[in-house]
Amino acid sequence: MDINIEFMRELHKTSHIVLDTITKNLFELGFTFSEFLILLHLEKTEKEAVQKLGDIALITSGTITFVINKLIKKGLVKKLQNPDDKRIFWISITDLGRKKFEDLFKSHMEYLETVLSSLSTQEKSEFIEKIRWLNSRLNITANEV
Amino acid sequence: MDINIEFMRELHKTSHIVLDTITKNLFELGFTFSEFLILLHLEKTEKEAVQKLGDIALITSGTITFVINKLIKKGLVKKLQNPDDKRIFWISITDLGRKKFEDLFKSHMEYLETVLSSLSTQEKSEFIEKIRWLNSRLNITANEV
DNA sequence: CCAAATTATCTCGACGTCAAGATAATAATG
DNA sequence: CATTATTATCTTGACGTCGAGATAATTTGG
Repeated sequence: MDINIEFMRELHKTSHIVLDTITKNLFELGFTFSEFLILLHLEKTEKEAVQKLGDIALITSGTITFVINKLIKKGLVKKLQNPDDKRIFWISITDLGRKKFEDLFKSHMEYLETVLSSLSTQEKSEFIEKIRWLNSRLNITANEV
Repeated sequence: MDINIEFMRELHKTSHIVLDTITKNLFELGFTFSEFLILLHLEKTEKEAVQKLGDIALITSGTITFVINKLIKKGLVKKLQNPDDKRIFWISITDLGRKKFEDLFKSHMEYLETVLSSLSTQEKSEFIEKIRWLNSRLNITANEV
């Protein structure tokens, strides 16, 4: 088979399986992967602009608005308009959000630990390296996070 | 940052970017990635059961029915009931489907060649190896293709 | 043989996401 | 300044997929 096809098939297959597995666990905990990534960032930042959160979760402007509004409805984050540039809205995590994320994070980490338990820290690092190497070598342009 | 989180973030990011890029090209050519994988398989097989095609494209039973019906509507594949086990339906590519896929395949291959041009065959093979290694080491069960 | 379990496909409602366009605010240019 | 371009967010309609349940066909075990 053509090596390019094979390359894409393997990447697709593995990332599909892995992401599916993560997503399912987060779903059982009541969150989407996007929400997890957003809360993960907000938990260690005072505030962040809506668009930046979209870049972090790799979702488009329309979707990040939708996701943020969902999190606001759940009372996990709040929105504040930047007075110096009224186009920008700052998002920050609420006390409730911080509390919920603490539980979510703990459970999900335990789960990831199980899924990845057969890899050593060394092996994980090497794979991260390899994936970053691939990313930098591809002829693809994407937003840097 | 936690290495497991980092591991997932990198895999998510790169596979997201890569799959997004492939998907966009196929979309411009009028196909989804699932359709591409299904036609790719049917093009070199006389016939295949619906469920098996779902496994190949990594989509669930409800979705494969939907996708196959779309391809039938487009006249690219046809469905035939297995007389020995009437639960099973065999799908095979039509002459039109073969012709259309030929063009699709050619265009998409040229595109992939561009995207992956900065990697040598050797490097691609090594990455495929690495991804297969990961797949085999993860504590995840999934349908084998 | 019949009842129960399994298997293959299909239906339906829902979800997460995207793309394109709308709106509002700001920055840049003549 | 006034106009134009850019940027940030939001709205809308659509798409691809999933999960749960329905149906039909087959297999299995008493």
